[in-house]
This record gives sequence, C-alpha cells and structure tokens, in this order.
Amino acid sequence: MTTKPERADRGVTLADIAREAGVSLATASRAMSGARGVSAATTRKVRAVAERHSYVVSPEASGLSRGSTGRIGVLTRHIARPFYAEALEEIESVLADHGLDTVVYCVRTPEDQHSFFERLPARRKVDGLLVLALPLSPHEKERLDLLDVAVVAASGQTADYPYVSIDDAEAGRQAMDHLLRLGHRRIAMIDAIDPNASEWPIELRSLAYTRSLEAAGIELEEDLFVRVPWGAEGGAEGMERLLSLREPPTAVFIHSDDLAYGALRVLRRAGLEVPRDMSVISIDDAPMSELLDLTTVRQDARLQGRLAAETLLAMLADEPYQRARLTPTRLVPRGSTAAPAR
Amino acid sequence: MTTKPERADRGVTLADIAREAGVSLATASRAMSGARGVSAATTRKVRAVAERHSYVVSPEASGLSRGSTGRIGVLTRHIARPFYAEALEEIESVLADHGLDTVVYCVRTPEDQHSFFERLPARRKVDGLLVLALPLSPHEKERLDLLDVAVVAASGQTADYPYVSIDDAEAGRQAMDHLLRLGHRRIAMIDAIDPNASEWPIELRSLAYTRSLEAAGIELEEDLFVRVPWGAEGGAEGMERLLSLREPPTAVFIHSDDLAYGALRVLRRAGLEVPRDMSVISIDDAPMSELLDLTTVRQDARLQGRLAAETLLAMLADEPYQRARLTPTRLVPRGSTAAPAR
DNA sequence: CTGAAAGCGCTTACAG
DNA sequence: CTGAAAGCGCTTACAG
Repeated sequence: MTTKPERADRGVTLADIAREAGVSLATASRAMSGARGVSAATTRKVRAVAERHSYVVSPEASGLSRGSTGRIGVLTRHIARPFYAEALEEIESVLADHGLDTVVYCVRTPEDQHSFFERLPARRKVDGLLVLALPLSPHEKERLDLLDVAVVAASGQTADYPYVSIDDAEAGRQAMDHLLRLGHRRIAMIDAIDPNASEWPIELRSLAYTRSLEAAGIELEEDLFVRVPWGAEGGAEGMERLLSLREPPTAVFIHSDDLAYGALRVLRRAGLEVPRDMSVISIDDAPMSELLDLTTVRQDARLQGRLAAETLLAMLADEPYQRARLTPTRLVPRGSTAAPAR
Repeated sequence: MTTKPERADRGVTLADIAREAGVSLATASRAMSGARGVSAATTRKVRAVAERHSYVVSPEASGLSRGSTGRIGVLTRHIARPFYAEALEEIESVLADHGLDTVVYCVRTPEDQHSFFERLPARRKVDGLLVLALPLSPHEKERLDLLDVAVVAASGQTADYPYVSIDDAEAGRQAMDHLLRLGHRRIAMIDAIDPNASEWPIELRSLAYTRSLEAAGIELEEDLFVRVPWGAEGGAEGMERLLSLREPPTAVFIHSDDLAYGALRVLRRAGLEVPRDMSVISIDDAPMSELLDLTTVRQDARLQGRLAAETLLAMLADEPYQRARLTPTRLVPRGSTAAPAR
C-alpha cells in the first residue's frame, strides 16, 4: 500500500502484526508493551504473531512517541584504565538489567572534552548521564544542563550533581595510619595530578597526608612531598626524586596504585628491597596489586559504578535517592609495607 | 497549538525554528542537515536561529524518518580486561569521529550470552555491530543475522563475518622461535581456555607450539603441555604443575600476558629467578608487561579495534573493504628470557 | 477490553 | 531554491 516501495521493506511493523492478529494497531501496541487493559487472550495472540515474525517494537518509534530513548550515556576520560573499565562494566550490567542501553562518550583529550561540551553530541540521545570521575568547570556544568536530563557523578565531581564516591580523606588517613602504626616517622608522599584535567577538586588525599603527620606530631618536610603526572611513569619519576634525597624516607604513601607500580620498579632497579628498605602503600587495589604484593587501600570501582547507575535509575523512576553516597575503603595489608629497618 | 499540553514542552522543534526563520519545515530540515539545494543565505539564517535556541535535530525523529539509528553496537564478553578495554576505547574514538554513537553490550556470563542471542536487545537499535573476540556458534550466528545489520568481528570469530585479527599461529611461532634461538630445548607451554566460551576456534597458539618443536626436531612431551583456565590464577596453576615435574622445563611459552603474570608470581614465591632458572614468554604486551619486564609478542589491541571500526564504516558507506585483515605482531624482548643456564 | 485518530519530530519525493 | 504533504513506526487520550 505504500507509495514509496524503497521504504516499504524495512521489515515487519506493528501494523502488520496487528493485521495478522486481527486487532487494531492500538491494541497490538498495548499487547506488546504489556500495558494493562488488554485481555490475556488478545495479548497472547498478538505476541504469538510477533514471535512468529521475530518482531520487536521499534525503539526509535516507540521512543519518539513516548519521549524517552531507553539509553543512558556514560561520560568518561578513559575506558582502558582499570578503575574506569570496571566501573563501566558494572554500570552497563545494571542498566542492561533494567532494559537500558549504555552509550559511551569518551573524551580522551582536553580537545575532545572541549568539543563534547560545545557540541553536546549526547543531546536528545539519552535519558540520563553518568559522569565518571570527571570534574566539571562551571561552564561545562552549564552546558551539560542543556542536555536537560538526569545526571549522576561518580568520583571527583565539582558540580552539584548527586554523586557516589569514596571518602578520599578517609582513604588517605587509613594509608597514613598504617604507616604510622608500623613506626614510620619519615614518610613521603607522591601525589598525582592529571595533566588533562581542567578542573580538580581539593586534593583530599594529600590533605590526609599533612593532617596525619600533624596529628602524629611529625614536622612536614617539603622535600618529602612530590607531585607528579598520573600513571606509572609519574610514580617512577616521583620515586626517583625521593631516592635522590640526602636522607630518603623509610616509607611512602602514593596517590594510587598505578603510580605505585612505577615506583616499585624504580626501587627494584635501584637494588632496594621492599619493604625492608622502603615501605610502599597506595590507594585503589587495582587488579595487578595483588600480584605485585602491594599494600593498598581498597576502593571498589564496581560498587561505585553500580550505585551511581542505581541512583540514576531512581531519579528516572522518580523514586527517592541519596544525593551523596560514600562507599567504604579499607586497608589491604600485603608485602610492601613493614616496620622501618631500624 | 498542541492539544496535549503535557507533551508540548519537550523543547524546541524544527517547526519552531522554521517558523522563526520564516521558512518551511522542509527547508529548515534541509538547512540543518546540510542537504544541497538550499541557498547559502537561507542555510545561514536557519542555523543562526537554531544556534540561538541551542537547537539540535532530534536523532530519534531523524533516524525514524531516514531509517538509520546513528549507533553502532559493540558485543563483548569483557570490558575490564586490557585487550578489550583498549580495543573498545579505540572503537569509540573512531566511531565518534564519524558522528556515530557506541553502545556496549557486554555478556559477562554464559547466561548473559544466551539471553543476548535469544532476546537480541540490539535489534532495531544499531546500524551495525562489532563483535569483540567472541566466537559464535552456528545458532548464535543465525540469531545475529536477524539483526539485519552489518557485522564485523575482531579476533577469534567462528562465523564468516569480515574480521580483523592477529595471526595467532605466527605470533606463537615468533614466541617459540625466540626461545629456540636462545638455545632452549625443554620448552613447556601453558595454554588457556576460556571456561565461559561456548565455542572456540582451533587453537592456533598451541598449534604453533607443537609445530615449532617439530620443526626444531624436538620431541613433544605430554607433561610439558598444560591447559588452564584464563587469567592470572590459571597461569599460576599452570606454572605450579610445571614446577612439580621431576625435570621442569627451562623455558615456557604462555598463552597470554595475564597468565604469565600469575606464573611469574609462582616463580618468585618459589624462590626461582627469572630468566636464570626459567625463561618466560607470552603474547599480548598488556600495559603491565613492561613494568614486569616480561618478554612478550606484542599485539595491538587498539589497531585491531580501529581497523574493525573502519571496516564497519566502509560497509555502511557501501565502500570497498577487506574481508580479512591481519594485524602484525612482533617480539618485544625484555628481561624474562635468556639462554638456558647450562 | 477495544478502536479511530492525532501526535511524536523529523525527511524526502513531488511539484513548482 | 522552496513548500505542501505523505510517511517513518509507534503511543495514548478519548470515546465507546
């Protein structure tokens, strides 16, 4: 019946199903969506016909009609780093369980990030957005609000969206506490900055470092605090700087596991033994840390992803939710820390 | 003018833009899409109005009309493993550069996988599908064909879709060759099987092992070939079995880096030194391998992801493409291999 | 419980 | 170069 044959065979439509089932389009639609107010027999009949044709309702058309997309966007700066990858995997899992698709927007570089907020490619494409460990400038937040969808942040946000995160200050305290209890007094810190991050919240981990030392009555030494770019290379650089001191520390608290891996390599190559010559602790408990016998403070990336996704689902369903959720961290003592040699 | 006010304020529509620009809907549509046949002045006027309202064309409506979704699905069993995460990151990057969204379908368990192929949640939602290192049974392939979209496989496929992959046999040969040249004769292999994989292609890596030994005139020893489940734990188990032999090998070729990490840990804990007591080589060159000083055969996950995405783009654009693309692998000699002790 | 009809927000052949 | 109109494949208030 179509006057445009080239469009005619895009596949079976609800109209076809309705016709074959001997009901109206409206009833077929209700039967397929499980809306109430259709007799069980009719529903069965319609669905049987649909089944026979391997028919599924077109999400595009359905979404257009009802005004939702059935998709959630995840905005992130990385996919291939353990924390992000694990959080993403869990997010996808939660969303899929609720029938929602996950679309990934990865802004690798500052340029990508800039263009994302200028062009807003997610506009009109998602029902909600999960912002993964991406601090937002006020301008970026303003742009994001143009999406006009629910937003939840996981870790390190600067805007005022509902969020899920660890308590970085507490995690830092746990790490420092462990070193102090072991008897260390000369404790260094290798802090990390993301060279690509335009904005970053107050660094709670380094704050924990200074506070813990102060609380223990230990004087701060400028040389013992180094700040390096993110990643194993940064950790290596930081450790090299510490080893070059006239009097190196006996222990070091490192911003995160990734950095610690680089630091451990430097120690090994320098012929130093861990933990005898240097205790090393960091934060994350990334997958490799167990293999490397690294003492660390565990944060659960998957849990954070899960809770963030669930928060977003609650917002979309207009159910109550917590604006701020802190997930627990805990010390995982392994072989890279011990009491100082003397 | 709408009779349904609750639907009225979903935002600015093309009709609003057209009205304000003083043109018809049709012309506004053409101006926004950049279709030819609109005067430059009109185009400018329409776009200016759109800009002023932060308007973008609704992908849902546009897609419904033109019959495409602007989305590509990625089907995978993992997100949080380096190979997958890197490939995915690159895929997203390529697709985003072409204005396409990436939606992830991660089937973690055999049940997830089964349900994916039964329910086909990607149906009517994507213009194409990238299957990441997921071997398909004939039945699964049959189901997938119901999606009626372009499909490209990256690594380890069993169906006959266009694909991108390394040459596993060649990679294995490179690894074995390295050990043989160093003078090893007693070479073991730790092979991996994915306990979740319903189907798996002929194992080309272990084939390379036997062939290389045969070519070198070395007799195969059953004890020297062990097969374990995937992951570091599997590698540890495999190495333990090899160490328990009356006469352990002097070198071992391991299916992939992940397994090698576990094997290295077992060696270290057993007080054995690498490479003095045992040479270790594997395939992948995952991010941690450099830190662990692991000799390996590098495969480029990002390149595979990129080429797979580009192949899919070519298919969608009806441009010529290669049905099979093999990406190169190369030996990366590091500190975990050396000539046998005596 | 069921149907006719309007509407979701676009695109595009057709006719100027 | 531009517009009126049909169509994309659904959903849902309205009226039985």
